[in-house]
Amino acid sequence: MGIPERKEREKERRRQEIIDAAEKVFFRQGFDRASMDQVAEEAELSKGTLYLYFKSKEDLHWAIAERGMQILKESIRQSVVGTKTGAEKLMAIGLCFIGFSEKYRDYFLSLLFFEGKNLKKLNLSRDQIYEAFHGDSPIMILQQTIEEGMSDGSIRTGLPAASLTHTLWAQTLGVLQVIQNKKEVFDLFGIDRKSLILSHIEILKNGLIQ
Amino acid sequence: MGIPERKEREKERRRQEIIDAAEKVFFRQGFDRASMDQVAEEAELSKGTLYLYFKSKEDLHWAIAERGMQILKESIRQSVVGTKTGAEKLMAIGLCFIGFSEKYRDYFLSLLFFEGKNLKKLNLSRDQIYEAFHGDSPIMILQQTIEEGMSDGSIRTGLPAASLTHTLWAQTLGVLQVIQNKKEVFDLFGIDRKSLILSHIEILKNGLIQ
DNA sequence: ATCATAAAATGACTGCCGGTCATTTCATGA
DNA sequence: TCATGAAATGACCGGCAGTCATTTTATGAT
Repeated sequence: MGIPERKEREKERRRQEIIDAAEKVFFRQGFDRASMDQVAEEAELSKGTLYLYFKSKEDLHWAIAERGMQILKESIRQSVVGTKTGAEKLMAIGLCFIGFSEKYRDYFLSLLFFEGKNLKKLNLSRDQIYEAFHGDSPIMILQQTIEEGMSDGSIRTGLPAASLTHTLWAQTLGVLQVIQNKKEVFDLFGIDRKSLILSHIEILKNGLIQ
Repeated sequence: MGIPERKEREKERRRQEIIDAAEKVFFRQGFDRASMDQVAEEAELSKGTLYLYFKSKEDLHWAIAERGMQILKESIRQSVVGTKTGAEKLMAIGLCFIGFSEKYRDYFLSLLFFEGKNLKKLNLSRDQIYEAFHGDSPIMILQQTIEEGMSDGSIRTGLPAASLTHTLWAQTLGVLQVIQNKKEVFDLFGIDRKSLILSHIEILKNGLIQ
């Protein structure tokens, strides 16, 4: 009885097609300017159909951000091969994250979008929250790395690993966010964006690593 | 001939009254949910009048954020009295900023709102950009402090003061943003929000200050 | 007082958009 | 060929940012 399975696959495929279309429209126009009618046209579906697969425009945007998360996670996984200490791993992850923000700028902006939203106002499903903050999410990989570094002595102890993890993540996100959003200011001030990243790394190095 | 002057004052007062009304509505409902009709009703004016004083809803929101900036600036100014070294000043400013984010939560959220927006898409006037990033803005006070600390030897040199300033600002903002937006996650993980700030300070201390 | 003029204020109106739902189309198995 | 439920449709709704022709008000001149 393969028909239910085929239906299931087709449903999932349609879902992905809608996300594909939404990506094109959202990435081209920005989330605010883009309309669901445009997404529907790009997907060659009626608007009503979109709402059979996603409960809101924001929910559809979240699906895009989840793709970004997947890419980031995979990149991080690959970035740590060949590193030895936790500190080395940490540096690799950081550089990987920075690279991601440049190479996959659009996905990164989607992540930033949700980072700037109050979680409570987002009313996500349990699954969605779990997916984003537990298990094998980038932030959890980071925490494991920090714990590893504390064990092998390459990372300063004395602070709870969990707190340190979220702080580190937040700091880095803050720097990357500013770089994305305030380009014009830096051009005006004659500040090289690379030097912001350099400063960031320098601060972390001497602050985190013994 | 005092009439033009009086008119000017009344115009400015009306402007402030509109901002007052907008604050009430925006702070109560959040910027997205609040409508210009509600602001008009709160101000006891017609909606059309609002648009004689502000060119868009966002522009009105910006005016609120500017009030926040003023408060922050004044707080910072007061926080550094009695400090000696640049490093001490820096710590005072940081704690002041954190205090501001708690005491004036609504204003702080307005600042965050614009921090999360792309500057290019904001089409602000030259005056508005100048006001926010030049002169005696918080960020410039920070930069002067860092330069002072580099001179008196209390802050590590080797990085351009301007880059360091913006990096520091961005990191701190990132941490405060996450604390505001992801409360539920931290409750879930059993992470105290204070400990994030502690981690942040600890990282900066050992990374910035000799 | 009266009137002309310009500034200030009004609110009905427009266009757009997220989201809904009664109706239609389609695939499947009997 | 037909009955059934799933999938898709698109006309429609309510709400909102922003506009503009019209009205109201303040002022200075006559």
